[in-house]
Amino acid sequence: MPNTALAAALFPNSLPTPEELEARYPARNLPEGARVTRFAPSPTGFLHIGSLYTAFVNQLTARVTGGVFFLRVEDTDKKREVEGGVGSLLKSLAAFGIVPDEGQAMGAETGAYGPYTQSRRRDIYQAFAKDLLLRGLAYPCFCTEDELSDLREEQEHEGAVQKGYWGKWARCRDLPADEAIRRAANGEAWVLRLRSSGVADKRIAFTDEVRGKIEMPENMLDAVLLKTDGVPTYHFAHAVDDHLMRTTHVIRSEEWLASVPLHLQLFSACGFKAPKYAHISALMKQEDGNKRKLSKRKDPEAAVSWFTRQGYPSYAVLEYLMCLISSQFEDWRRANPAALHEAFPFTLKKMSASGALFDPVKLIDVSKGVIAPMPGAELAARAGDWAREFDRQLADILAARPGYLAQILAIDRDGAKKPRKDISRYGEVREYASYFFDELFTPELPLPDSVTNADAAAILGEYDYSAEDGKDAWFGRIRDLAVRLGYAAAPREYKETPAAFKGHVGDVSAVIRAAVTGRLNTPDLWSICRVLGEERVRARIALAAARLV
RNA sequence: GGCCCGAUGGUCAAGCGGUUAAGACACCGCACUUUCACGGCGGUAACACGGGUUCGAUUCCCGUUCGGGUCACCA
Repeated sequence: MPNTALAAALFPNSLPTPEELEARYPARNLPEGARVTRFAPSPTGFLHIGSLYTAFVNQLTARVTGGVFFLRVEDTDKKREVEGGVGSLLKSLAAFGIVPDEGQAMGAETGAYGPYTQSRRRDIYQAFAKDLLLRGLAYPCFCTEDELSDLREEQEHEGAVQKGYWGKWARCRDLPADEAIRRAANGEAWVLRLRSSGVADKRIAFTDEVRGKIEMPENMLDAVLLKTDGVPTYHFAHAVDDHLMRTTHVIRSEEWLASVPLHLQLFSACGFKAPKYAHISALMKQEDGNKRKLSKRKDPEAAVSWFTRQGYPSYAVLEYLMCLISSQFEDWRRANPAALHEAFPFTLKKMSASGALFDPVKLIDVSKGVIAPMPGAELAARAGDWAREFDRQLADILAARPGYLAQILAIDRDGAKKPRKDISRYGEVREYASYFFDELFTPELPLPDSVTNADAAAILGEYDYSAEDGKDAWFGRIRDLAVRLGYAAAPREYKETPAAFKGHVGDVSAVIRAAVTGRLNTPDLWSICRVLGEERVRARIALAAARLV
């Protein structure tokens, strides 16, 4: 048996047998309908928003069905690996609520189907590779990079229908075993290739969970299974790992769709039952009227860390992703404001097969909806945490007055039937609250059109703020002042006979508002003044009045 | 270029043989309001094109166009 000698030469180390591995990783004992899914990132340390989306859908699928969601680190390409990549990836994922049931957790690994890091599964891949070789379904290839690129060029000239390593182009396919043994012994580098069973003009059909039935030509290529360093390619590792880890549903990005014929062939060659596939469309970005994939290089918002830095609550990003996952989500959310994502009646089939544009404007709206119901203290705590990481100056200012920001943010929020919905990210809090802090306050004095400088001076000169006043008394005082100065006591009155008045109360309170806050638009002024304190309110009014003369 | 996927308002999208073609975001307007924001009401705006099939196509089929993906010892 020439294959036996070849296999022994190529894989001299002792390896487990496929049977042993099958026994070591038995079928999972899960209830009917439970799905096993996974997220399999490369440890580049960079978490793409699209990857988060994919991970989220995987997790959701498992949770909704009472299955298992695990994480597997695909570190078969050392060139891409980044120091500390796994750790930062796990951290980002956790921050966004992606917490695998199995696999890498911070510093440890859980689950009975490990190891969950591909670089530690070498023997497992080799075992199946050797088995394939033994059964004549794989062969060593000694072609060098140069030879391969020559081949490509040749095919270019010949106008070959199908490019790549196959058929007559696959020079090492029928290398005699003794020659292969000799060359390997000589130290020639080799890769292990699949001896593809694909037949020209034959097609393969499968059902994609989101796209439905798909038909494609069979895979003809003798794909590389093991690289020269003995490490598997993605394709081979996918087949071995997802079989052994008993993945039921492979949910991944659209870009993998084209390699399904290869993957199916691999599963079949190895004698594995193929999983179900779901290819979800990539998140796109609008540019020059065209859609294109969010690019790690060109688009800062492709990185999940960008949203964190901007101060979007991670939960808001998830909520937005849910909107993309299902158009019914928003209605469901309105009906179930506090329900967990996994309670949503989610199915892969209802996902859109076309690529969605990532809409930052919509995210803002969703995020406002997430922040609005937070009590002032909670929002203040979160904004404070954010500031400590991304706005040190603000953090220091906040630290000097513990509890102050909570009071500020409680205005129009705590106990309000319609809490303010004007903050979309923690990064906006600084601007939102700036006039409450003397170090951030800019004493500008914008005036409504209907108010002249002289009138403004009169208003500020005569206005007397007292912290003792309840809201009604406080406003009554402003109303009286308005009437005294020739302004209508109510907007309605003014609208009916505009000629009789200079303006209405609103104009008068606008002047006070401007003096106290430096802006024309703010939350409830009475509340603001109470938080500011009588001393500062009076000082600001005096300061503004002085500027007018 | 081969293969594959996709196409409903500006965006996300329901609908999948007969509908006044939902809803959300954005935008505009109205009312409310001491400002703003929220909430409420109303409005502008869509089935890519051409052929079939059918009594009838946004829905089914075929082409076209456009967009996307893929053709590595990267994943």
